[in-house]
Amino acid sequence: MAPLRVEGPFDLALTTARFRAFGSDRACLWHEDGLLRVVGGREVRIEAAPGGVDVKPLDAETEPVVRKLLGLDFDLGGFYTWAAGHPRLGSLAARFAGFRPALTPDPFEALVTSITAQQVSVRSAVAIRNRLIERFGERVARAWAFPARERLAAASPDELTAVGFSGRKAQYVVGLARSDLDLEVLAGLPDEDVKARLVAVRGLGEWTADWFLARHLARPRAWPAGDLALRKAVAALYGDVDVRAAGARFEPFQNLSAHYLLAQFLTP
DNA sequence: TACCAGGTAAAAA
DNA sequence: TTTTTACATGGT
Repeated sequence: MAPLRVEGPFDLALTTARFRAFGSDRACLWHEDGLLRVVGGREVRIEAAPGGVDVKPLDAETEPVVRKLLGLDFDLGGFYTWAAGHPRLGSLAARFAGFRPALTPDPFEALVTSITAQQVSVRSAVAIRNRLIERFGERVARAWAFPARERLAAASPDELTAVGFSGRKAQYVVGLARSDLDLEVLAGLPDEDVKARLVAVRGLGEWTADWFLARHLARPRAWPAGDLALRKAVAALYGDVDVRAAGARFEPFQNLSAHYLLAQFLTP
């Protein structure tokens, strides 16, 4: 296997914990101490190695996807230096050293995943999403490719309710797939413009838009203030404060701060 | 068995 | 304009 160097501390198991902490994620499958992911129709295996990770196959197509998937482009060193001056967050940073936000490399997958997670528990969302993947995705070796936008655009809402979607969420997903929203252009827009474009689509609210900024576009200042788990984490550390306003406390590392606040839910 | 869970849109007030 | 309600599954 070819090595991919990772700068600074890095803990692969902790970084990928969210792909198994609430049920086994079919599209990011943890198997025999490594992560399996379909990239461009090929199965890619990622496992820990001294100084970074081993990736097979590693080439011009897979490397940028793996970098996104493992959150390798976050400024973790800068975050740790900053966090050292903030007692409560600093202790979280030390406790979860080497943790990076695992990103969703594909924008359509990121949005559909958020729709499945709206309102219901994460475990419910994972169970329903896995059935969606097995019904509409494609299997490559042991891994599964998340369903393509064109495939879900061709589906009927009834086919989605059959795998556990509510009637309304089935409409959201099919409607999004069939919409004229250009998902690739969003990466070139500032945060507020991205949110405005997403929220204009039926089924995508502010919570979904914030997580898209955080976990797909890796925007440093993304802060999903409406997230119930993040609200609980903030309350546990800082008391009964306004969560939206509390985001200013973490400037300019809101995204990393949110992920470290939520990291405590990843370990038993 | 109820009730809650990492929301959203639409109806009602 | 602000507040309430329906939504549907999985876990406890």
